[in-house]
Amino acid sequence: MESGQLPMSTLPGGFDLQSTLESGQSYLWWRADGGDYDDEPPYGGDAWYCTTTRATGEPAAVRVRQRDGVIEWESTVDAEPVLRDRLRLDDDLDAIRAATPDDPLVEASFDAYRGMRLVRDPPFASLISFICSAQMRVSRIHAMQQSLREAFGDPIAVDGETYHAYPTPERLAAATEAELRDLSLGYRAPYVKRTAEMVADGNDPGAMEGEPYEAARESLTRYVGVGEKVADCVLLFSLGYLQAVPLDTWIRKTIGEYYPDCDRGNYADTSQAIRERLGGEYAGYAQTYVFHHLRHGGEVEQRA
DNA sequence: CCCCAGGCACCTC
DNA sequence: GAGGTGCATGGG
Repeated sequence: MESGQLPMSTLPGGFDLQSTLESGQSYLWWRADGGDYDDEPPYGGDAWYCTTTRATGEPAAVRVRQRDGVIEWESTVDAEPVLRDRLRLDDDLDAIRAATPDDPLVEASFDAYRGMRLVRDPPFASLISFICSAQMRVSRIHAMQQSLREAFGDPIAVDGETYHAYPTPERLAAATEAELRDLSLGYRAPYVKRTAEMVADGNDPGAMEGEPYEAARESLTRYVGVGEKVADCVLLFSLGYLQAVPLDTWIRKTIGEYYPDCDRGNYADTSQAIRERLGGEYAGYAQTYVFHHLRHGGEVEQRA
């Protein structure tokens, strides 16, 4: 077991582990206390876990927590590069905020969750988890991913505890639709199975990274259960397209209330309009702050 | 009983 | 391309 730590002062713009992991970006981490992500912050407990894959292909778990100005971790692997990658610790939040237009709602949201970062989830797990997210509450999306891991993920034994890796494409492709429905996936069950089959057959969802944004979004919608919104989530929270602005019910409501001129009647044009309003390159960062802020009842003092 | 949740597939026109 | 419908499940 290796442990390590990193002072937050080395991270440009700071870091807030809890808001990063509880802002509805990633459903692949879980709390050591088993607590529900819809509990009101602050989480006074201890640590979060994620899993990663060794060079040998064997899965491993990483335990992380933040306290007294440091991020600290324990794992059977060298976790620092994993955490830098998965939690985007190298993003310069000050520069990102500086590149984001002044706007009362965006400013209030950045202020409320200083240090929140985007995540970089592994592509297949991101894809499946956001297929599961359709018409579903944040806490239940988490619960579904937990169920999928426990039912189909390779076990990871650590200190007498057993955790489970996220299932492989092959394993989910081999699951029956009935088995998936038994995990309360509902009508998403066949989507998960068919998409897993596509990935297992060689269609790597990470392969379009580097393509132009709109082409990449189009490519992702080939997967079953993936429309424009889920595609934008995978682009933003896994493939590093920081300009992507997923139009979910919250953001649509926000557009109606704060940016009505950005409503262009269809997804692609509205998405482009709000993307430009939020500054383009890092629009997805601003969107994620606003989403998290409004979902926790935040408002803005003064309307533009 | 109702409505809603980080929507999508499928069907018309 | 735009517009309607059905869809599983659980919580308020």
